[in-house]
Amino acid sequence: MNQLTVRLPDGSERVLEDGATAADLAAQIGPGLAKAALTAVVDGTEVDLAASLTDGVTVELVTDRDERALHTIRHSTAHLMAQAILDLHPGATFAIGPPIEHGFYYDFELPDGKTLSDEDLAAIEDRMRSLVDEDQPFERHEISVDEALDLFSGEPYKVEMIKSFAGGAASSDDVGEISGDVVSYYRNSDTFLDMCTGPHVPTTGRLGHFKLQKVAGAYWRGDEKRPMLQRIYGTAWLNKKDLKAHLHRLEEAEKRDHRRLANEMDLVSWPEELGPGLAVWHPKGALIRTLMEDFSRQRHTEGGYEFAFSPHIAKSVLWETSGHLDFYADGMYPPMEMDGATYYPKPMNCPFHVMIYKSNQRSYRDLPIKIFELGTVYRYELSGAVHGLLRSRGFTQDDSHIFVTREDIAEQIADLLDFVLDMLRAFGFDDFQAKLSTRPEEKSVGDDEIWDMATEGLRSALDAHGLDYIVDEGGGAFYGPKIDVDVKDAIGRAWQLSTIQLDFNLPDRFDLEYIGADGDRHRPVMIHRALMGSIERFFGVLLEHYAGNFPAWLAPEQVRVLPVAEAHQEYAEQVASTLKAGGFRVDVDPATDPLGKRVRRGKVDKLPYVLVVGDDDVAAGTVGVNTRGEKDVDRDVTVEDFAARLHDDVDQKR
RNA sequence: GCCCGAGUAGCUCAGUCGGUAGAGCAACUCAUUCGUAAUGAGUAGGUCAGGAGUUCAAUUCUCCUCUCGGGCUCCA
Repeated sequence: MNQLTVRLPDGSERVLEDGATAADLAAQIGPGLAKAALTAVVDGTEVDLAASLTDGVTVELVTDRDERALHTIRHSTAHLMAQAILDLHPGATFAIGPPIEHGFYYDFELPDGKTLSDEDLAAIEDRMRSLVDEDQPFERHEISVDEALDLFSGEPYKVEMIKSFAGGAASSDDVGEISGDVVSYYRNSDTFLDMCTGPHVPTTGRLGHFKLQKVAGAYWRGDEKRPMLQRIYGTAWLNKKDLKAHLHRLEEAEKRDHRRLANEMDLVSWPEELGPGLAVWHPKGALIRTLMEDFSRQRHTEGGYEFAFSPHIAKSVLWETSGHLDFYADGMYPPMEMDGATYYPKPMNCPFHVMIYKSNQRSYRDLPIKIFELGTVYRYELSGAVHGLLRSRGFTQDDSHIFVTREDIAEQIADLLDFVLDMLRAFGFDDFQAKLSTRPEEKSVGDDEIWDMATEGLRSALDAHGLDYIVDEGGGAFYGPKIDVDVKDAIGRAWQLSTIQLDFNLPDRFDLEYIGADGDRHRPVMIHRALMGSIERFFGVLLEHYAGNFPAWLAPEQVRVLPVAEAHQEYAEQVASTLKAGGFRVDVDPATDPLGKRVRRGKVDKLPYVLVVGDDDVAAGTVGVNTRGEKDVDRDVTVEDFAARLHDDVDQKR
């Protein structure tokens, strides 16, 4: 009998019988590994354990303790769910069911337009568990396109996939199961099979640490003109502990939901009477926002910006010239007729800043001109897209337009990137991920030279800052390349906040010019940029980032003084007014409630500091300091020392 | 906008297989004056999102509208 030799990752070799599979290899190495193995990586490609090995390959076995198995587990669990759905709802037809971050989903359609609700999830999950108990094998088969069309004739979405991608006519990224004229599928039982590229775990018995999460709608192929399919999302993990930890993280994230915290902390509300996506800022929220905006203004003053204001509406001619009515009309609020003219609420501030530029003849000596405005804009967001402060219909941008010569683009961008990162760091973010979006392949405006100059300017600024970035080739707008900056928050979620966007279009549309050193007229370039982006959204992100525990410089109430008993009320007020005189935000919580209750209230209210004052303190001129997040009380601290500490916190933006 | 779900006191929620509602917290009153995460007693608070229908009777069943949530799509 012939034999074959395979190499293991540690360099050792194993001799197997001809036709042996990865599972055979695992068994030969040891029973423990045979039990733990889920898939194999053969010469860098992940395959089923049942795949036959050939002479000379390098094989690595992926076990159920290997993070790399997650992808396969999730993918197989998606199949498991599809089988359960088909069992419970015969006649269901399936589209795609890929693994995603933390889990998987599957899109499908039930016969007669039947729909599922969250209550159906439990039944599907139960059915999945019994399929796990049945320990069905995932059997791989490969057939021709014609055979596949026949096999899947009852599955219109599968047929469409086979037809549109057969022969590798188009990108086959999402349908790896079809390569050339071979289609692979997996069979689990007499009744269930699914077109799929694999690999899968050996049997359904290897699955189990999953939970179905929600049922949702999803357009077929993500196209809103195509049918709306049903989608079930689930999560799946290597073991019970990981699953539990993930569910716990979700709960924690829910606890810091900015809409919940905004309500609990009395910061912002969304009265029904205003309409979707429109918020009112309560005094405490407004105080925090004012502090944020003041800080922004201060930074912009230091950064050499000039401030501007502009109205909330303007005549249609402005939006015709800017091109917004051509390109962005769907996102704009509807027009108002007045005095024979048509007015639109502004979706962006740029045309107004252009008007300021145009109000004078500009010389190259004037450039760059940096106009800054906290400008409130209105955008018609689809009702289903509105989401608290993170996606609203009225919001304020920390918006600036920099008018610059094309020669100065690179220098300005380098400056800007400094400015952006400094600002984000001040708000407690230090994990950044940037994205450089380059010229789109289709139509775009501007000559090659300026695109190259601008794109290189952006790229070199990113390099100079050592900023981690990805390049989105062709992802730029038709009017210029851009940099977007994502930040990671305290629980690892990424938020896109800042954007630096070049524009070769608006200066043309508005016929902007400056007189160069050569005495000729030249076209400036515009840079649009927002650091926080939308103040509302930024506030929402901050609220979630800090879980409501705003650092002292932003906390609406920085200190609360608690007299132990009524006898200490006067001293408490003295301490409070001393601190107030030092510019701090301080309140006194009188001794009408027991001390323990007031301490608790102070903690629940997320105050940076709660001071307790009693007999000892009155005598010595001290306070007892409770610091947020610390269990121990710092007794006998003089008022001066405490004030210095708080001052330091505010200074350091802690 | 599309799919699914939800809307009960200021907040978090219970409840009614159709007979117009209840708890905890918060608020208010009284007592308690206390050195570190909930003192006790009491009072008040609801057109059960809005409208229509079925019914002797609707918060409950049906339909429509509004708002919110989770997705999809969108975010020149």
